[in-house]
Amino acid sequence: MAKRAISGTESQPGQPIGLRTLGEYLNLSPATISLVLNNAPGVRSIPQQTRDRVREAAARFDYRPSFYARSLRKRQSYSVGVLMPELSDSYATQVLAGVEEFLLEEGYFYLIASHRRKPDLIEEYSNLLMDRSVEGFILVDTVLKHSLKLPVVAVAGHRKIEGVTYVVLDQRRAAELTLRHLYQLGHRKIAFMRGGSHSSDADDRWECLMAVARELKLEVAPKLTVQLQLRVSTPELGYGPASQLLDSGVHFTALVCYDDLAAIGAIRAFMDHGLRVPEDISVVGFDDIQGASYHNPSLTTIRQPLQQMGVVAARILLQRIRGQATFSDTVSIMPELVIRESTCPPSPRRARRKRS
Amino acid sequence: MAKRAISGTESQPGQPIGLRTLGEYLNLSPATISLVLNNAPGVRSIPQQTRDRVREAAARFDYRPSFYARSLRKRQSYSVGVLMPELSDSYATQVLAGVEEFLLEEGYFYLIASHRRKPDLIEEYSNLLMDRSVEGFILVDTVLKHSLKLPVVAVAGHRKIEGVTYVVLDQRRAAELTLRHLYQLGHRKIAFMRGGSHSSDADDRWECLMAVARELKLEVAPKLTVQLQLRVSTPELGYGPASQLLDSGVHFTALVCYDDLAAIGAIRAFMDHGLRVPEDISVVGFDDIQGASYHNPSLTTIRQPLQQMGVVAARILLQRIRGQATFSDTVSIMPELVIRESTCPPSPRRARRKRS
DNA sequence: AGTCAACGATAAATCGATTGACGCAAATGT
DNA sequence: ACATTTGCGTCAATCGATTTATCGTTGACT
Repeated sequence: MAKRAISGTESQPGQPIGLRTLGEYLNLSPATISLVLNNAPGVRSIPQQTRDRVREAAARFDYRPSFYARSLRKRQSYSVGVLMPELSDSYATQVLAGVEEFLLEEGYFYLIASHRRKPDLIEEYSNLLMDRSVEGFILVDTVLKHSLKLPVVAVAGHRKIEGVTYVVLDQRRAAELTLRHLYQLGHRKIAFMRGGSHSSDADDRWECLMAVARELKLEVAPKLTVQLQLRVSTPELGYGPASQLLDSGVHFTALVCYDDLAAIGAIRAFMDHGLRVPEDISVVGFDDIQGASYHNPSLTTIRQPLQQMGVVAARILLQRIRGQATFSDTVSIMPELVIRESTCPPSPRRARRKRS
Repeated sequence: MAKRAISGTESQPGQPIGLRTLGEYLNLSPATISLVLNNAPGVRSIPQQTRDRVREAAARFDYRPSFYARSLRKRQSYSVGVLMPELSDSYATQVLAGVEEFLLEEGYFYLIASHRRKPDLIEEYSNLLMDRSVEGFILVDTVLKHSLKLPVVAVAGHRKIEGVTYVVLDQRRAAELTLRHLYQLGHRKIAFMRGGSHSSDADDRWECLMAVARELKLEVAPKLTVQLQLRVSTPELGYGPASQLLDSGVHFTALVCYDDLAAIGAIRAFMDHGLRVPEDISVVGFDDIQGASYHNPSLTTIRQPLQQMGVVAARILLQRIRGQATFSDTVSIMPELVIRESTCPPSPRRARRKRS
């Protein structure tokens, strides 16, 4: 005859039920219930019948353990922090989609803070997140000033800080895909756009392009290389530099852009100068952002499997959190060449006009 | 003579310090320290000098309260849940940027789950988030099956569920801006694109357009209205419907699109059919997505102040969490007309060709 | 008869911070 | 000299789940 300890109604619609209340109802101690519901070692000594009773009651009363009580005791939060420059940056959100996919499967959540690339905000937010007991960090295109006391996995950031695992695109392979594509189309006079120094991939990508150019025996004219100056996230980024190339007066048939945004801006500049893309100038982007496929002309570009990179980053982070060894501090992801409308073989005739 | 209770070194680099340890060091009880650091009401009885000592020590040892212990005790998590369809949906992320801006200022964080519009995932994730003790929800373009036991603020969702506050765009005003703009340019034969039934704004927006059309005495030919069918987030969305309009053979000089994505697709369709935008057909979008300004031609569109809507949503949510009254269950936000290249006065000559 | 293991649990400490109810000493009042 | 107030803080319970050590019975075995 179990004495009914629950006050009144059967299934209270009101407050969430606790382990204690449940225990009183079942005439069992909270400990027992905890053991059963967690399938803890030690549950061995509890007969199947009791286990069933416990589970059934838990289900009936819709028992849900208090996340905070549990976290406090187990010293785990099942959360990770994510630092990214902008929430509306589609590069970052695609990575994030992968991160989320993996984390949710593993019972983890993530807290995001976007820092608009301000170092002091990065600092402040990483502290705030640590105060919230995140177990690790995922950085998306975010540069840290110093190492944190937690596992950190970075996607697209400088390779620098001790204790950070980097998930990066294989830039060497990307350069090969880009230049071989143009080379095979017949391009020999190729202009280049170099990323701004604030962008973390800029130098690496540049060096790889140069290395591959050398292998292909492509001449890289200094006048045909421009550097991005602006720190914006609009095609404006590429407009000026592309105009500058035109102004230099040196002939070229193709342009390798730092990214799709810059490519879109560059195409705009070419068109404004009366040139056609790809007939007069082929343009290759980088990233394969969402707009790339429906831009006019649609962009030939290097796709980063961003979502997959997010998954990989999250997987590695959890491995590190769980104390499993990480074999290297850098993981390379293979890029993919997406051929669309913005590239074609160079037209035979020499460009004449410099201005329309 | 304070007896040094801290084991050994001064400022341990290792484990985070707790209230107890700090108390032993200061020869004060944890209670006192808690009072001081929180500026709790009982702190009156503690002299300024002690307070200073406490604060100084807390700073020196970099004391950081355990978030979980505190949350457990205070039954507050300082977190809200955010449900959205896709992380890479730029509409949602712009709203989110506003949400973040406001929440961080108030010391709150948010947990995101994206549900890809699957009702069972919405259900599952809202439970997961409640298990994590979020204090309320922000829904972005997310339709709930039933009400939750927590405060909920929705941005762009059906107006339906009891206890949910809705932050919505003033569709009536949007319709006026759209049609008056076209009307003033001289358009009289206007085609319309109606949103799919899965999109929450579709019906409302449609009715407002029709109402305003009536007021302006614009005729809306049934053959000049098409319905979106696809459930995709690419311009593909608008390509088919736009082609369908062309196929109908009925002449029109302007198209009001359901959103920018559809507008981009429609423009593509028109161009593929040999028509020029805006010379042959003016196109108006909706949303002012990032791509709208650098599309070619750039889009005339209705801008939703998304970030501001996020801020408003977050503000209202916190008000409700704090038990302050909400005066109405719907808050309207004013849209803005952004005039760019995709609209111009209709050309005087009649369109001839139906195909190129 | 005595020892041991198996069984079926439970008690109590613990994770850290918070908070309402007290406690003790010195100073002041009468 | 005794009572009361003021100043300064502390005690101990609490939030809810987890986990280690332990306990009383039975029955089996030697």
